[in-house]
Amino acid sequence: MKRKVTLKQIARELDVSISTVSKSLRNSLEISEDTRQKVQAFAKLYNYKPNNIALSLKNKKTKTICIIIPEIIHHFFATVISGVENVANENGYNVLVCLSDESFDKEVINMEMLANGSIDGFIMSLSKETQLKKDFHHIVEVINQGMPVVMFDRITNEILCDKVIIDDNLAAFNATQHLIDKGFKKVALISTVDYVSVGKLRTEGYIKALKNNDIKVDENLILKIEDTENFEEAIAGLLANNEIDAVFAVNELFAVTAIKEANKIGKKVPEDISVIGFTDGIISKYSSPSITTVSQNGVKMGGKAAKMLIERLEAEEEDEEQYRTEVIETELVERESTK
Amino acid sequence: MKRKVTLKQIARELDVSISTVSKSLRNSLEISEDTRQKVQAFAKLYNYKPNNIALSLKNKKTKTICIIIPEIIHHFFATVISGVENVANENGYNVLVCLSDESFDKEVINMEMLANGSIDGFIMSLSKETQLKKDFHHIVEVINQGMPVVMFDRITNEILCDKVIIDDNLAAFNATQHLIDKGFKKVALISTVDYVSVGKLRTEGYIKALKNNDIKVDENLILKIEDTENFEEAIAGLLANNEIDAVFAVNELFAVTAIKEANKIGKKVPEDISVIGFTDGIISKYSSPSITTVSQNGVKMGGKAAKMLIERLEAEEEDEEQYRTEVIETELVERESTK
DNA sequence: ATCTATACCGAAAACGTTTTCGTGTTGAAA
DNA sequence: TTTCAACACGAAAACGTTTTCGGTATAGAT
Repeated sequence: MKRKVTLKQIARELDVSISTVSKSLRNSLEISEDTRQKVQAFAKLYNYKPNNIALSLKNKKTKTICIIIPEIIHHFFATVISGVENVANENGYNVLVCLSDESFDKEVINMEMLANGSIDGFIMSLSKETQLKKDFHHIVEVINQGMPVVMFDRITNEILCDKVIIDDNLAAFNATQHLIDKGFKKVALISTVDYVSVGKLRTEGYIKALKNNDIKVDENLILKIEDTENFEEAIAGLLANNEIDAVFAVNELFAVTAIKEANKIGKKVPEDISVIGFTDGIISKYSSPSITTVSQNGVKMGGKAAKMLIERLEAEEEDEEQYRTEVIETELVERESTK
Repeated sequence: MKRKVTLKQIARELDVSISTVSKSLRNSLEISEDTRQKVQAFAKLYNYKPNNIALSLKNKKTKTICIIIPEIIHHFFATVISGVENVANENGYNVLVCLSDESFDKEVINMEMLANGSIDGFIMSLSKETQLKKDFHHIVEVINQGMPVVMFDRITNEILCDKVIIDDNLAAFNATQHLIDKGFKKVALISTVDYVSVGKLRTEGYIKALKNNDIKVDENLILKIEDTENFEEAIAGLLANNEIDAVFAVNELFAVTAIKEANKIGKKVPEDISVIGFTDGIISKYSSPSITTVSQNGVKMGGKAAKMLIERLEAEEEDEEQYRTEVIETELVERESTK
């Protein structure tokens, strides 16, 4: 086992100074052709690679960005990571992934641990608990230290920074309108509790669409599912106790569960009930029937976030307070669950 | 915006030496109660946190491990990351995620980039291209430098290191046997090409089960799908051109596609054809009918891999050549697609 | 008054780089 | 012969830590 070779070792071996070795490898003009060749040959032979940590310390940048997400097993977040990775790698950055597990404490710990020189900037989507507590001091602190943060999807307006979102309100509006256009009058909504920012916005879009078409908002048709709740039972209850001809669900899981529970009580999708979901993931694509969804391009979102972060990192002057919010367009993908 | 405070700044401010500050913060007995209090108070006030990069350079360890996977959007790999994260965090490690995108070159670049001090060790699953080329020089080099590597799932026997796998052969055998036990004689196999290690092993298990039950292996019933191929067409062809009463697919995607294509030609699952998949992901769980699968616990696998890696990192002596291969048990989860 | 032990603190090295500045040698021009 | 520029290289600082070693003052003991 041969340990990594350093400048110092090369210098000793060739009987020159460390500076000479360093300059030779960087093709400095100060060094004679002769020694330069000699050093480079030696370095290649011993497979010299500069130590990244030493470089990071010297340059005060690590070429590493961190993405903090609530859960990696959600397909949407996985696609976001994928997008971040692509752009980061293209620009010579590595990606550290941290999972908050929807926990405020974990989010705080992760940020505090990494804000001490380990990384150059954050990309993050808030945990549910953080959204519930509305406590963002950890994020403010990091930003105040001069470390850029880009938030995506689950954001808050209480923090000033770059953001990447979709227009949740509009997307929900369009999805609901699409159902109304097909002639459905009794459109149910399966959503999350309101403190989850996207859940709230999508609910608002749904309501706006109904009102726009002079349809009375029936609270019985609006199901807000708690995290702790047995969502299958809740959805079964919604479908059993109400006359419903269409369902708009704010995520894939709720949509596919609605189809399953509908089947159980003898209602067919799309013959008896039409279903639209949110987030274009694998469930929607491969379930039978496949599910019409509002597609939310995670790869594009992650890519955009990474681009914004890196641009800020590499901007010469810190153009403070020029924070931007990018809106990624959504699209309704029609499949078999609506007709 | 207040920049991070360093030992040097505190020292200058309090008119003591850097050493005194450092020792005070680490509660050294060499320092008087008095100055210790003073320094600690000052440090707390200015929210001093030691710079991780400087520590990494000094200690020659980064407390960061890297996981290299082919694709993050595969649910199985996402669960593995989740498992790695859990164990890593518990032990004070961070996780860098790299995607090889099934490309040999990307795998090589990632490893070479990070093997220069950025991380303490690797956890990895081989890309398809690497398995095809059988070129593992990059991994060998890293190991020779004294950096531990743990391979999981897609491994190779040509490398000596710690490994975490499932018994693909046995799992496939059991799944096939399960179908045979139910009385099915014409069991088809939908697999990947042989250079993907798990595809090959699962195919072998399938064949072993058939032979064990004196069922002739019919090559027409074995479909090996190329990466470039249109797998939907291929599966449709398999189902249309053969009399088949059961299907064993080596992944979720193939299983759910088999069900879809069967439906298209008027065959019902499970009434006319039973289907067993591999990898217990969300597709299997939420498709209709839900799919009986060989469950492969990614979280457990990732956790085990992280544990092995960290143990090796923190072992005092380098107990070389004591490499272990851990086998994670699988389990057949019966759902609606078999009867 | 001298010695010694102890308590307290600072200088410096080390981790591996890059870069600025200084210095010695050579050759040519004056 | 002297002077100066060009060339080639080395010393040292800097990034932010931790730790070893040495030093000084003060206290107590003889």
